[in-house]
Amino acid sequence: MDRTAAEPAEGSLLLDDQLCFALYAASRAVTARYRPLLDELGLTYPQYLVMLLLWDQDSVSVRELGAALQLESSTLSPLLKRLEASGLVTRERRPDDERSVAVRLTEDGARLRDRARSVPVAIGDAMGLTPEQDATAKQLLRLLTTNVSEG
Amino acid sequence: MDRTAAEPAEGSLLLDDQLCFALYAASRAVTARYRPLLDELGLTYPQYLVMLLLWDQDSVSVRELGAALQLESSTLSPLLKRLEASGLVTRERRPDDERSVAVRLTEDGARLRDRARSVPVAIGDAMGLTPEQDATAKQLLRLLTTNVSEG
DNA sequence: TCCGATTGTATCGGACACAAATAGATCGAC
DNA sequence: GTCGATCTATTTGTGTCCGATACAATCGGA
Repeated sequence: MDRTAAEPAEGSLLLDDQLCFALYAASRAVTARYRPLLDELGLTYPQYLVMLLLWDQDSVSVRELGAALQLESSTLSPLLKRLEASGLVTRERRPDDERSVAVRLTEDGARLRDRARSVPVAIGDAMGLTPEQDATAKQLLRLLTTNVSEG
Repeated sequence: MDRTAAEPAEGSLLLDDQLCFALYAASRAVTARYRPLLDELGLTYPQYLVMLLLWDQDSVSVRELGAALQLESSTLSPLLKRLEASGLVTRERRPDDERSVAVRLTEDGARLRDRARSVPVAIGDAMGLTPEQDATAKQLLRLLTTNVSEG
């Protein structure tokens, strides 16, 4: 079994060989690309993801947000506090189950949706992938996430 | 132009449609998978990436590390201080150019390489991609990173 | 009713990640 | 050679992230 430049040995510790680094670098590069667009909306990237969910579904519990975004409540709690301080969402305990906290859009939060509509298009353009490449990447990343998360 | 479930409208704000989220989730899932392995080595994930470079190349400046990892020196400085406090690296200004700081492995740092050799294999197994899928993913992520970083 | 177990949220500590400001060192135009 | 511009690394401030822990509310059984 010989090795080529394209297929390095399995035990390689070279940074460039590793998918994990390509993933890590791509994720930060995309976030950085979002930054100026989201700055105009007054949002950080994870805050934007929370708003995406709320624009689709008006009332979401912290637990549901965590399940959808794969984030711990210890990450979401301070994030939601900042969104609340920005006047974009409200938080209140559900009357039927006081363990749960319902997150809802304020009017300002709902209004922000229109200004956010151009963001995905701009990012999509910047990514510069063909629809086939985009679909392939999404499929592989989801497979990867599933495999890595379980087992 | 009609839309299907596989090809949503361009202006969609649905979380599940977005490659950016698949990327973000995959990156955090992989990092989480690394955590227990790296805990045994006393490293965090970005620290591990720095060590990968140092195992390949004994003396690297902060600037070179930043270029390779796409990280700002304001991120690397405290990270390198922690590696230095762990006794894995040394930092000292280069005699020929005192603006530059040379980062080098200590003996402990060099020794850690052997214990780290099983990590990429374990992660590769957990990712569960075929060699073709792995190669495709790396290629697409690099293309994405290039496109998003420039322009 | 009362107590333990479960579920869910909040807090705390440590470590990234980046922008902006700062401090030293070097280089270049003159 | 001097002085301003540039380069390198650090510091500071804000915002994620996560593990561990603490706290609050609910539910179940005796």
